[in-house]
Amino acid sequence: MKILDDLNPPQREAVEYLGGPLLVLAGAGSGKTRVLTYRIVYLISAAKVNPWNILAVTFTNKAAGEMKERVEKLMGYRSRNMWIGTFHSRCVRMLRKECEFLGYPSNFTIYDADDQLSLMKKTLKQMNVSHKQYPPKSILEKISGAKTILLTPQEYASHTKSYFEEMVAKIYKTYQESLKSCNAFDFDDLISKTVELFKENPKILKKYANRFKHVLVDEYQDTNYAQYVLLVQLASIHKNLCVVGDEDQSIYSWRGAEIRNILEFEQDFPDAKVIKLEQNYRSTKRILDAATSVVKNNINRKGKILWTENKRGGKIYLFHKKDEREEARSTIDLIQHEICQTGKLNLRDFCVLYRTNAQSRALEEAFRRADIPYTIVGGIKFYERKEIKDLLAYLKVVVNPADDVSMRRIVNVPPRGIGETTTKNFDTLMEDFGISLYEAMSRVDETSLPNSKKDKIKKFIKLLNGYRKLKKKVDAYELLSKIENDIGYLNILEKERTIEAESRIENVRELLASVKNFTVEADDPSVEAYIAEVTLLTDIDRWDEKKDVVTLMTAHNAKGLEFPVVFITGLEEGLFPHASSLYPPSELEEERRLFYVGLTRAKRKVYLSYADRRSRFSGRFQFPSRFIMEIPTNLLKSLD
DNA sequence: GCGTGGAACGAGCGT
DNA sequence: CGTTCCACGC
Repeated sequence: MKILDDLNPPQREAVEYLGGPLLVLAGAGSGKTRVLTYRIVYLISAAKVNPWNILAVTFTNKAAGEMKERVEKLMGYRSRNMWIGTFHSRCVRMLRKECEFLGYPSNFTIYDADDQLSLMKKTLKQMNVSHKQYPPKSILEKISGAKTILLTPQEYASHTKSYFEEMVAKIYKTYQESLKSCNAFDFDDLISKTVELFKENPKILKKYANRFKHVLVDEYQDTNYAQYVLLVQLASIHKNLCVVGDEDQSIYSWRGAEIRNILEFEQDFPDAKVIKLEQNYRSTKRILDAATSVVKNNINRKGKILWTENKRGGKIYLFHKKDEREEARSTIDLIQHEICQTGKLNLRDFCVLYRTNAQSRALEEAFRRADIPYTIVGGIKFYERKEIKDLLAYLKVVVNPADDVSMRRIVNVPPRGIGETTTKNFDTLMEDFGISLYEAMSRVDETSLPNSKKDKIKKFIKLLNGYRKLKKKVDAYELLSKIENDIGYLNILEKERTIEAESRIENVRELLASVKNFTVEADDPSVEAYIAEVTLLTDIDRWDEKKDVVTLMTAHNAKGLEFPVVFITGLEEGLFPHASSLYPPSELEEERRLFYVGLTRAKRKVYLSYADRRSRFSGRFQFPSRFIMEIPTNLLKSLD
């Protein structure tokens, strides 16, 4: 095969290996995406594996889309039927098809963090639990942790170690019942319920495990226990599990990722083959040396020796300023200077990284003042914005009338005289008959509300019923634009005439444009398909690297990306490494890996910066990050 | 039912 | 320092 000539010996071995479980330890910039893509191409064209029998799991939808594109470019339509996606999106697909075995109808809704919070607050109220004593967020964190290690409410209840946890166990049970009655899954359920489905229905598992002759996993170091079990299940028949990862880039332990999955792959799969990819094709020698020196300080790692044939490159620049505003200004000055000096670089070649989203504020202001186009990935995410959630909630209710969380959201948006007091009138009806708010409101005549209120509710229900009928005839775009038009969402915003409303209008327009785009491009343009996809989209998935703007994002979001020039800002003790991760050592090591991820995003140049004072610390003086000292001084050049 | 202002609280990374 | 929540007044 000709494409194999593009690969170095270990890459080639990873592509061609067909002897069962395979662990590819792929250092930063060592061409792991290339290996995964070529392996898929190799499986299909040389090993004659039907694309239908291949499952590839990536970390983001964006990575999945890119991989699909690259495979298609290399071999055209023959790759059409393979399965590429994130854990969550593949699980949704399987759940849609099989959820009757879990007692769920297939029009279920997926609740994001915001929806979960609403449901949890409602659940606590229902249980008469004080949300002061049991903060909804911490409860949800505990529940998420339980789901990540596959503990059911019953199992969790038998593991409790404190009175607080006993309460959590009770809330967990009720919360699951609430989800069920809304016909909804939360993010963690998507994985854990799929595992449960397979555990309880061996026949269904057999169907999928038989189908997936080859399972490929990207970013294996960031999988959690539930995902690990899922992989074991899916690969249980053919045992062709190929995982690619880098323990030095494991940065998600705080949400349940287990570095052990990669460190102990060989124990889990005793006949596993291990291949190391150690040649870096991305960065200059100096950047690579700096990154290596930093990560060497970690004890808990397998250890790879990354090397590169790339040129030596310039030194790593370091500067410090008196506060975050001057840091931001200098960052911009340096970007402008780089562009003028080289004459070859564009805005899109620059990326500014930081540890916390809050840091984007000072940068954003400075970029706006300097009139330099930029984009922020993350922070208040697009699909979490009120105006977006409001409109999508209409679609969700139309698809799944049992979705009380979305129903409550839209019931008085825009204001139609159905406030909280009116909605409360349906509580008994809902409880007595075990029905949803939608259904209760359809039976408004059974309440003692005044006729004026009854009419308002009847009108609203009639509107929704109309959409449910219409849904069968039109695509997602037609339905959403009709809804927007009917409720006059944009009109109302336009009347506000504020800067804030202006940006909301822009967001709504972008939403409508993206739905339009979806209906044109997707195989299935239905409302159901759209809602399922959109709930799992993240900010990084929407990020367009071709747009000529500077990218601002957290170091976490930068994983898997690369830029010619990278700025890592806010390198202060307590910020990066973050104050809450200074202890235990395992957490500090994760901070160090995060810094390592940041450094290794850069192809040509790295700028590091810190501020003496930052308003976040109420203006207290901060020491420079220890990570700066871990870079050998001969690789650093101070700009101060 | 809805909007406004002041108090209280919290300040990490995100599928 | 900035956001969220709640009480109060319209």
